[in-house]
Amino acid sequence: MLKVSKLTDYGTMILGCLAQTGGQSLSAKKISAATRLRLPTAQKLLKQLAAHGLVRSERGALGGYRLARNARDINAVEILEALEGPMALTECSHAEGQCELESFCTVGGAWQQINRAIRGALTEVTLADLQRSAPGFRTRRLAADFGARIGR
Amino acid sequence: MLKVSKLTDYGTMILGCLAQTGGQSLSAKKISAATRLRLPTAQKLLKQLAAHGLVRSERGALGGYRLARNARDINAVEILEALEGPMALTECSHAEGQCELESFCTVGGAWQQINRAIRGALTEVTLADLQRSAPGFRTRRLAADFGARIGR
DNA sequence: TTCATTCTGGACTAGAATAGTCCTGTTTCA
DNA sequence: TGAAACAGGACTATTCTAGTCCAGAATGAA
Repeated sequence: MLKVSKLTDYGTMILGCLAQTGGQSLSAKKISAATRLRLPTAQKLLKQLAAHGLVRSERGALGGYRLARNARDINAVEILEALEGPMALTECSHAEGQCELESFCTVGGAWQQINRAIRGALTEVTLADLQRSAPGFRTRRLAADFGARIGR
Repeated sequence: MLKVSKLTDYGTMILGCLAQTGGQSLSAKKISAATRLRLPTAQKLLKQLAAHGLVRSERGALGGYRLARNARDINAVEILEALEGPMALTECSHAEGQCELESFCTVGGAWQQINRAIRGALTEVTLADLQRSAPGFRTRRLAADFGARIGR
């Protein structure tokens, strides 16, 4: 529940990989090798990320992918929405008037509020933050950052 | 993405319905009528909610369901976990050492942190809060409550 | 020019998960 | 004793997810 798909997780790994190149371009093949994702899977995700403007692609023999922006300027919501589509806790929570149960539902509004709150929190987490809590460096840094943001 | 299933949404509607009875017992049939959910669906959800201790059931001709606790003492995480199982953003984020990609993954730790933060926020939302933002009364109340909690 | 390399855009399949239904049995009350 | 209601489980159809594949276009090097 409340979960992101495997592919989204993988996509984040790919972005993490690109964030480490210092702006250098990497081919899908190399990204696949670095992340241990199978090539077709990595290709599929890279295409999606490129279509949503998170990575820039270059064709041709020396082509490849690189981050479209600095890792600090890419946030978790953008990543999630690029890989999974618009973010909404429930089908009803992104638009009103589309659910046949709406007039009998006493909790719809609440999902929308919760959705907004979670979205707000995720907007403030950047790809750079995600990078920082890599294994071997799984400190409490992000926990602390995050905790401060939600006030605990 | 980051979404709860339809059944969870329905389950919340059912809890909302029970929260309005003032402790009175309601049969699955009546709950089905009140929420406009089909009877088998409502029954299925009620059984699940009872199994997780969120509602109490009474058998027999005058049997039915009622909330096991006050609406203020039931929070969003309990509801989500009763209806969807343990909460984890990614497969890796509830346990370490189970993902074959873990040693190459540079973002796993972050999901766990984000997961914890979202969970923390949801723990503080009660069924009573959910009720309060019912349609016709979709005020900014929950938004305000929630906003204060995440510090914005 | 030609060829190898790489991205583009799309279709496709197998498997898993979800939503929804149904059935048989047990409990309780009138 | 019979009706009303919950308990526990199986089952099916549909939808979603993960993963693969292919034909085409762009680019750089030989």
